Amino acid sequence: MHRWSELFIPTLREAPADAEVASHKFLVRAGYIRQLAAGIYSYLFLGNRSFNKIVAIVRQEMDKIGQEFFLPALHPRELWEASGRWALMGDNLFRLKDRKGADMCLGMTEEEVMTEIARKELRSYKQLPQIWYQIAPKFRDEPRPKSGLLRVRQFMMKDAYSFDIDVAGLDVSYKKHYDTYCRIFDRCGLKYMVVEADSGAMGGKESHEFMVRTPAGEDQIVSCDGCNYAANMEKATSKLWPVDDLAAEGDGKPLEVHTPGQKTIEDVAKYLGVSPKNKIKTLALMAEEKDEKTGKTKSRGIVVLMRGDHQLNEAKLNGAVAVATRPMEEGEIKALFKSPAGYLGPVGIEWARDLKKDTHLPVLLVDKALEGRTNLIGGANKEDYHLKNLTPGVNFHPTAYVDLRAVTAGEACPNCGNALRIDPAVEIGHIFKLGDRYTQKMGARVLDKNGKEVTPIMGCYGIGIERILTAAVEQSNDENGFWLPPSIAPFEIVVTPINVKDETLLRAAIDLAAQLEAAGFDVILDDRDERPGVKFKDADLVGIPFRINVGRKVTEGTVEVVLRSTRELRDVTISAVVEHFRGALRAQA
RNA sequence: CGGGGAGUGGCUCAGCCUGGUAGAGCACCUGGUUCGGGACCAGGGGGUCGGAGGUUCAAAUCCUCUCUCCCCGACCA
Repeated sequence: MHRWSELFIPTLREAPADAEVASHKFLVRAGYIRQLAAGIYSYLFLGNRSFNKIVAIVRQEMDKIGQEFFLPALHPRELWEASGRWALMGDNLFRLKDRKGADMCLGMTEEEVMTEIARKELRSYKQLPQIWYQIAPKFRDEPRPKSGLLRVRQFMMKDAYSFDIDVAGLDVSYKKHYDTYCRIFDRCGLKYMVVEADSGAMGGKESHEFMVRTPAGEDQIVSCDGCNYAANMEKATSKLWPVDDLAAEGDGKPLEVHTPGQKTIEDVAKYLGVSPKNKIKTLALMAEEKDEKTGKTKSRGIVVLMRGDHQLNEAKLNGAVAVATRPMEEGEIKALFKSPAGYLGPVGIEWARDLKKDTHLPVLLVDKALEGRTNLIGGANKEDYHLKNLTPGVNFHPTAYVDLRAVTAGEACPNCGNALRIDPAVEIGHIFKLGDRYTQKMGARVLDKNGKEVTPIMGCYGIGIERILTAAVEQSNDENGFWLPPSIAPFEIVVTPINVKDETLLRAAIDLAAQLEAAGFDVILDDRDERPGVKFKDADLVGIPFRINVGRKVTEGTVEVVLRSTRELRDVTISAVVEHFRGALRAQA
């Protein structure tokens, strides 16, 4: 039996000064964790117990669809060069040298190691599909660790990798993970949402993120209360109300209008007496890319056109061009547009026809909201002048139409038209159709039914173990502490004798705890010789969902059962306690 | 990497501006009184003031450098 008096549960009356978010404050105060360095934490007794319960749930569910491995965290440089990630990962990869001076790194994920095994061992379609997973530490040299366990440099991750003979197989493996993740997060008692996610520059096709809403979250998710639409900001869209285009003026060809000193969208729209919706917003950006061979930096103009009243979503842009961009400098603007900022437009410049080809030409990306619009007003590339009668595809030729618009709260849901909301959220899981990126590069090949060599198709699937804990704490706390779902709480029930010097009370409490333990509950006995107030405060703080007060009423055969989440208090006869908890725990506090 | 803030006993912080015996509350130890929501009284232990250098008769305090931590931003397959 776990006796509080013998355990190390260093609770703190005050939160450490450097803790900001609720989960950080409470996990430290409750004695779950202690910080070792920025983004590096030790798990103490309670923290580790909760952690192990989460891991056990993840393992149980994953074992139904896959096989657990345990892979090294220390990897040789060659492996990461084979996948191309040695260069790609930059400073986020922890790098070190061994005594011989050979470069090594600490794994951020294990695609390379898993693919290496697949490459060496898998020969035939008969061996597929495979789902391999592990639960192991991961390392990322984050530029800015923050928010306690939310963004750390060492963390535990369940990472799984699937290998299939073809895309149809991948779809099956992906679906298995999707369903498994739902089961895992359900069992962990989290209120989560599944959102469509951006697959980024990694060439994947489909991707979902599992998110938990919390003010501490770093991601923004767009969702609809009217239907089940939910998406990451990078992927979210909304329904636009139709806009009336302006009538063509004059002969319908681009028409120069004098707009002296009118530089902003607002100014020009007001000056010309039109809505910003009929204006083109021209954003001049620069993409800079290092040539891996020559080491030289190549830059290329990226010009983005948005509807006048719309904002650019940079994540969408990054996804579209697959390189980092920055605003153009004054000289660069002059060089391309031959005009000062404020009067920029797409007309009269030769744009690349294709993003990949024509790399010597600047790129013109036009937001989808402008596709099909006519007679817009944009800059004339001439100081104090704008152009009327601009129609995309007629007066200028976009390199591509892309969805680049940032959705804002209150816009209409693309599915049902309800108002969309935007909330901060924490990502607790991410599933990803990888394709053949790794298997191709690293030379994994199997023979198919026809004896033809094919490249296996991969999926990768991650769950952040500490983020489950963090999200659970964020989700359920008040000024006194937090309460965890019974499935992941370090203990389900704390039995609190009001006065341990009273032999009757103590004995009754011990008996009750033993009974509950025998019935399979995870119980801690708070047998400390402390005043009741101290024990109550601690019990409220440390995340245990139920408390049983053993007080004077034991002489009448009853104890008090307290539900931490609501503070609801109920007298229960001792003989009925076990039965009571069977029901209560089934109802998942 | 840019901007901001902070390092003083285990924790939260005061003292620094204006240099002169290192403080408070909580926690801890001993004794006593208490005992259903972080008790009270008495006594006690514990700090190279992040580090290095400098100015000064004298530095937690002033100056220079440096390390660490936190926050905002950039970044985050």
